Amino acid sequence: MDQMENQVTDTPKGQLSARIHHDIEQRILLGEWAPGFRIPLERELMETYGCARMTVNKALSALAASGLIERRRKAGSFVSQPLSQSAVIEIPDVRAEVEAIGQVYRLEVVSRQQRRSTRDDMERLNVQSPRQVLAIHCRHFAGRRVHAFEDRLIDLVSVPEAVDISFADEPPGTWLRGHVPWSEAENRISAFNADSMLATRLDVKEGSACLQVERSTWRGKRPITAVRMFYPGETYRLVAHFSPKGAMPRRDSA
Amino acid sequence: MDQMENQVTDTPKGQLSARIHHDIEQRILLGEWAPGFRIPLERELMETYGCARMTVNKALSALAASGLIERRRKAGSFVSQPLSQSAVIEIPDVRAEVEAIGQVYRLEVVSRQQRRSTRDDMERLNVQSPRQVLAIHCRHFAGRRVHAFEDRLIDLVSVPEAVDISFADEPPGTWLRGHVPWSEAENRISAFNADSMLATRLDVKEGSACLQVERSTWRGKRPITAVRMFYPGETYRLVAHFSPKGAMPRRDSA
DNA sequence: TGACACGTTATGTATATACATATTAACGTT
DNA sequence: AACGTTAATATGTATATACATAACGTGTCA
Repeated sequence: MDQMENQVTDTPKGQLSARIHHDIEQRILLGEWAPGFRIPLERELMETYGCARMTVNKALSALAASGLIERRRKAGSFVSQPLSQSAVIEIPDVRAEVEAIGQVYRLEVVSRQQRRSTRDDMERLNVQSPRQVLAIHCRHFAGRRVHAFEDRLIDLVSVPEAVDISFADEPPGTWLRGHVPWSEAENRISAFNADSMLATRLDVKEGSACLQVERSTWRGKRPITAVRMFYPGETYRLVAHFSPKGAMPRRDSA
Repeated sequence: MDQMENQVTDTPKGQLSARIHHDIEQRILLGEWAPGFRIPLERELMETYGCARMTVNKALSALAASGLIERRRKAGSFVSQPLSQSAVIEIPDVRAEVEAIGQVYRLEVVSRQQRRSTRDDMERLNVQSPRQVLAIHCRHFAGRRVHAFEDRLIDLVSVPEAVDISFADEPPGTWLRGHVPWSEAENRISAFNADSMLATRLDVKEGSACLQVERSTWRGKRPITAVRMFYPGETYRLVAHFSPKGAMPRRDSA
């Protein structure tokens, strides 16, 4: 039996389950199997590849977990209807980011203040009750240019160890990443014109376009930190790349 | 033997494999098991949960596929060292986006031109050889305000059907999503000050901050489309949310 | 004609088993 | 002591089997 010949692309060597996964993924991504298309039943695939049902099942389960297909009992497996676009953005460490473009990194702590949370702080951390927080303003330099201005709040209830850290050597983000686990983060990206204060801090002309990345991080239900990173518009580009092949985002902290 | 009692959080009901997966994920995300920590061996987990090794293996394999843990033969399974931050950004359909904020959507095609690709076009599509392309400029309205200005190129070699589409009713992105599958996309997000031309098109003051989202899409190695979306800085916010629980990005087109 | 029980189907999950493979540790020879 | 061989170990993959579960269709009985 030579059902093997109706393969879409060259099937790579490797384990059978991975090959089935890859074959189906390719068929879907290259459009041969459009959204809504009913994928061959486990039985059929099992005969096509000459393997046990569990092997097919493993491949299909993985595809379902990745959202590429949907499975319904009795009905079969169907190629998912894409609902909204998505992409994975990589947000590297500031220092690594600067050094990646061949510049010398330098950190300048503008201010560091421990205080009882203000109304604004509480809103940024998305909490109701007042608490001790650490507010840090710092500038990240790439060579002699200001690469970014950081305005960070750390919840000292969740991260009491932060009280003893000066952040003179290590950026808050890097320190947090190494010391505090997190489970959820939310990012908001927007553009706006620099006001006089920000213009001074970023060393750009007043009114020039800036990119602002706001990020809030939680561990479970407890807020960890809320940060606003300001980048001069010409300097910074956020690259989001989506490659469906194993594109599961890696977790990270801070 | 009551190893069950040292559970971190309440383990939800559900299938065993899913429960093991969830337990371990929680332990990692909540920091009990730090990066580098060696996860109990399959054998041990198998005894802890009183199940077969395959059941444990399925859970661990899934965690490894999602990047949360790494597995090495003989050595065991380890909590991954997070390398860079990542997040999943959802880029909804423009129309849906406008209607989501309770506004009436309207599309205005400013220009629609079929032409042989210019040097600039080829660079945007990232191709070497000249070809027929469709260049579309259009404005997306939210009520009476300009929500976004779109500057799109479509590769007519990859998408010949596009020749017959006027895009008077349906935005190019929406049409492409429904008709053309894709396998890879790259997004670049940046901020800049509107020049006079863009200011006119977006109906904002010259010099005001704009957010630009550039996106290129491929099917396999063939380019599909390259688009530049310009948003008034005050209007648009790109929300990226990362929830490690089943956060695998869904694929989509255009 | 309608309600309901029942069988069929396809997936969902778990098991015991088997063998492959990568890696480390132990051992023995030179 | 240095080196290579071998055994033990833990994961990787596949299989056959079993039973659960959801959904659909059908047939029976009122």
